[in-house]
Amino acid sequence: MSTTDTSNSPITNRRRGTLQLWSRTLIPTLREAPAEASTPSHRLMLRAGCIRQVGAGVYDFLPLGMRVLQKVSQIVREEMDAAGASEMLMPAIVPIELYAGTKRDVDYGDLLFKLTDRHGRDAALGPTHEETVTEMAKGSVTSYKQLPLNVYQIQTKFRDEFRPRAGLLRGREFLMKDAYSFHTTVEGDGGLNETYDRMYQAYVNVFTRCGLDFTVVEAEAGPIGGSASHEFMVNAETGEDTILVCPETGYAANVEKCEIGDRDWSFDTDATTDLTKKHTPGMPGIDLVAEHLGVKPEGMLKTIVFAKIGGDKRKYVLATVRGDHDVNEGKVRDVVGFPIALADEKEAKEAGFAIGYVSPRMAATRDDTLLVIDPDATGGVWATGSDEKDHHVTGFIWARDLGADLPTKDQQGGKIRVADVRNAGEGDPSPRLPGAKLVARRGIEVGHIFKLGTKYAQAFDFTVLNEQQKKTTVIMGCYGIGVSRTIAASIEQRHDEWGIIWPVPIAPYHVVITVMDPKNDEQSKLADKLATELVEAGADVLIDDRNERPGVKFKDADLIGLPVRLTIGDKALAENCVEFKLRSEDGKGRLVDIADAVKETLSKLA
RNA sequence: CUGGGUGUAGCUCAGCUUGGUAGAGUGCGUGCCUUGGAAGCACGAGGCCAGAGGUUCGAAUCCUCUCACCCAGACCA
Repeated sequence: MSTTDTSNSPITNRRRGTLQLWSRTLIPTLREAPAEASTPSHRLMLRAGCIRQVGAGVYDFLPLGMRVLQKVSQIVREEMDAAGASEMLMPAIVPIELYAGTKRDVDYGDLLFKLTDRHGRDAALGPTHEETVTEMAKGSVTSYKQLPLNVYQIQTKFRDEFRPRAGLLRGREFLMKDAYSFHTTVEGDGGLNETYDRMYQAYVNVFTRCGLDFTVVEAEAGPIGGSASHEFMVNAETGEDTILVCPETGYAANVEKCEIGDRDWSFDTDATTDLTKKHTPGMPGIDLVAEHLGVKPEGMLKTIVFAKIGGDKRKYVLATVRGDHDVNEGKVRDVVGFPIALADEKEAKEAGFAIGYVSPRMAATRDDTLLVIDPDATGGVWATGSDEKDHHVTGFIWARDLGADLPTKDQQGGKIRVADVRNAGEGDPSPRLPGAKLVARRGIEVGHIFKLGTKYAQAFDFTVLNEQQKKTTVIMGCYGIGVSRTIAASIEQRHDEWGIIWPVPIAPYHVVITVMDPKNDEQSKLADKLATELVEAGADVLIDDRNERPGVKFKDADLIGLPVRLTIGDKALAENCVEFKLRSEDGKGRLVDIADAVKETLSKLA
């Protein structure tokens, strides 16, 4: 027991740990995982009794899982507060009109959980709260003097996912921290950039404190331009996102965003093969066609038809990449300089494009069509579409078949251009250092920060008077962390065949004291004594007091993955010792003198 | 939404082809025996066989429809 009164002081920094008896809480471990779980984190969280599935993408958080949720939330809270943000709470139920204001009720589409109340009013369960927070701020912020402002909440979010999967990694209901900042300027004191940078650092702090190995990547740029968006990716082979990093310079980006370094290109070739039409019926996909033609996918050209969005006259953009590459819509858009979307198949066919069999030659014969060619799709001889249903051609040669319309390196900007318009991949040249190559890795997105600009403020006509007495539209940033997903990501990253291996900062308890024989007075008294001392020092302790066989207790301890296990049994007691084992280490542990057990434990938790 | 798969005990699954008393392992309860990596013996509780309709004397089993869940695909914290 503490001799001073500080533990009861409301302003003390000292944190008293939690003590729980296994027999008095609910940790329903499973020997076998329910059949529906295949992802490691999903299986292990179910088996360890952290969560339980209620419906598709919907879970109970049982006591153990709840404690992890709380730990991560608390770290997030501390770092947000330290970064100058203020916690608040918005409703989960949001009137649909709010989303209609930014047309996101349409943009989100079926992803939005909608409900109707007894009066017939439509509402949505909030998937995120840009609209709500903007409306809130508009009503309460009236002067530039109140800015900058940064508010956040930690709240359950709802998204009616097409396909919920992998347990907590993609649920329909999940815990998220979302923050929103408001500014009158982008640059300078109190500007968006300043807050963005602080949030960036806060995110680095959060994920570092959570004990995660992560990579920050550049993501799709926002309306303001520059590196206006970053994603925080937990490195894990099982991740569903691909990221690319340049090991030499530290550059990292997601597939959508990743630039590719300079690639040489030319339309010159000595080849003189004839253009030959081949019948290729009923073969969806490049691979099948390539096989039929006896060429490799990388010997083919793939041409995708995009249509300009807006404008009175229909305008088309063809993007040609090598058959084994993927067209990057954002890059195409940036090259042509106007918004585009994948052309509607029916409409494009009516306009004369043989979808599935389109060749770059279409651009030469049409005034309303631009062509953008990826550097890797220039050069020699190709197989490609024939602009006629069920037919492809071999022996396609740019210089001969498109001739004079082709650009040269000195003369770009016409209706046919050469530019990087494909997704980056492993081995591509780094955009930051000549000679360096990009490496592909897998990751799980747990955080995303974004410079929103004025999109929402404009939609809600949220303006303030600035120092010069001029009305200015408020500039916003938004910043999200998937709290429940972070937990799953941690497990994806750290587990073994026996169970979870929690990092100390987010472990539900720090220590499990395994009492070999709970009916033995000496053993249980010692467990209580050690636990009390540990709790006094701020550790969270779980005493396994169940009347189970040792094997069961050891297996369960490994499964739930607490960082330290202290085992109290006759063998060690005979030598005045307890057994000390870290979950992260193999083996059976080592004997530690009873008198040193607490100190030894605390030193490993620091 | 599209394609594939699965619904039988808390969990993992058999039984279905060829209709006829509902099965195993594990878990759970009680007792004994045990006590260092899910041990052993005995007894016991536990199922509207996803739901509805149909065929049949009779359906977990055959037919039809519905629902739920999982896996793979254009997205995202």
